[in-house]
Amino acid sequence: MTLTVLLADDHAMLRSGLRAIFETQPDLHCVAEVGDGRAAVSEVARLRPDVAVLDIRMPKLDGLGATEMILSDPANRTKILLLTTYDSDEYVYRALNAGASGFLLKSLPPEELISAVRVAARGDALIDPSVTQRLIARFAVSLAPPPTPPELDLLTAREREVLHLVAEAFSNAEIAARLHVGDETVKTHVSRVLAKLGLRDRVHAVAYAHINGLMRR
Amino acid sequence: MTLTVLLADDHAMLRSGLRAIFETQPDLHCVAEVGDGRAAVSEVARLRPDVAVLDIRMPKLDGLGATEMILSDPANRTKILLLTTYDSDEYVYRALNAGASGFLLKSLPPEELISAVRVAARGDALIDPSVTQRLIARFAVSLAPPPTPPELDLLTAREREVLHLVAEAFSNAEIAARLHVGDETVKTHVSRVLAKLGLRDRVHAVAYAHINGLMRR
DNA sequence: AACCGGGTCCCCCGCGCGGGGGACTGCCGA
DNA sequence: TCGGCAGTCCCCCGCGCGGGGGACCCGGTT
Repeated sequence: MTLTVLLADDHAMLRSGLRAIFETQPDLHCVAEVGDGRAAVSEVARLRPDVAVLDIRMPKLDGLGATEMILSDPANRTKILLLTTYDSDEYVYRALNAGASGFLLKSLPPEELISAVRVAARGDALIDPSVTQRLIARFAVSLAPPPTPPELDLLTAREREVLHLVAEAFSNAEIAARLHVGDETVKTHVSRVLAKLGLRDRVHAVAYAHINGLMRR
Repeated sequence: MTLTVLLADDHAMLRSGLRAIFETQPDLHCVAEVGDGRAAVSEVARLRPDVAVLDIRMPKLDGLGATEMILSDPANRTKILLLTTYDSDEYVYRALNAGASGFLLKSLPPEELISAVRVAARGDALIDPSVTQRLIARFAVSLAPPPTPPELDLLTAREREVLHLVAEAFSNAEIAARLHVGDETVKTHVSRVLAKLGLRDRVHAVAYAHINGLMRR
């Protein structure tokens, strides 16, 4: 089964280079070349290629905008590969948010570009390795940011439990009902939590819990 | 320049399969094979290979644990590629957090595995495309999570300002001082905010603001 | 045996908070 | 011109909250 590809770049020279690369593969077929983003959007809608390879920088509408337009139409099944000369975090995140299947540097070896087209066509996504590393780094911090404050293990299990409920904005009475204890007991726990964490009142406790990521888990 | 590789998997058969794949490349050299995670950690420390290919499931210490131990020692420059039979989100995120350079399925074609080793050795990271796609999806939501509640634009600019300060756990008096207005004014603003957002008290307001991501920005 | 920490319950007191009213200014659009 | 809205300030009232005490039980350590 052959794969149809659309090329979008404002430099005719680069387009023919890409076409030459793809034409070395019997199963890859360039069905269109366009020179700007708006043409890319309309030609994709008309020809519905398997994969569209878009330069980021293009006249009228850049690759990112074209990607967003193409993928916002659910009728389009075309996968998007974005090409850029220099990578930039901003570009990557916007591209990924829009749902692009790949984000590649023009320095990528031809055989890897071909492989990227096949990967994208079968529905998987692919990012240039040098970009992936930064993506991972940023993803990792956004996943495991909260360096649990040390004073937090001064709290007993029960106190942590109460703190969690306080941070969900429950009143002392509500917490008491939820834990099946008297509300005087809850007041004691809350007071101890505030003292141990050096917080003024439950409002500070709520902010503290959320800021330190206690509510994610 | 040749690249040294360490293989860790509890199945000798799979190890020899991997070794055979790498030995087809003149510049790749398997310097060690081990059958469990602890051996992997010590051999990596001793031989300092360019790349270590670790199975996730191994006796004594799994690939994830071994990765964490290896990468927590800054003296190790070895890059880690993790292998698994079935992918699991949990594994991926833990692997990425530990700093692994790759997360690959055993179904990966040999030539892509070889390419992965080269990519890892030159300091880049690489994830199996099918995994990448989910990574992107999750990353995208973690970047653009706060679907700003509609009732929020009932608030005037001043009220949003006050809400932000409330969410930072400032008292009415503190907010008044900060905004150079009387505290009666602040009380009015707070009351309006609570009414418009349907919140009971400032404690709910704090939780609301944090949960809806108003504090990130 | 004595001790201590965690969990539970109780009383009193002061205060910040939030709701209920009302009122004045300035600005913008009908 | 007049209304409405946002922003500011004011008073009173009730209540939840947090600090200050104290008390009991239980389990584990000394």
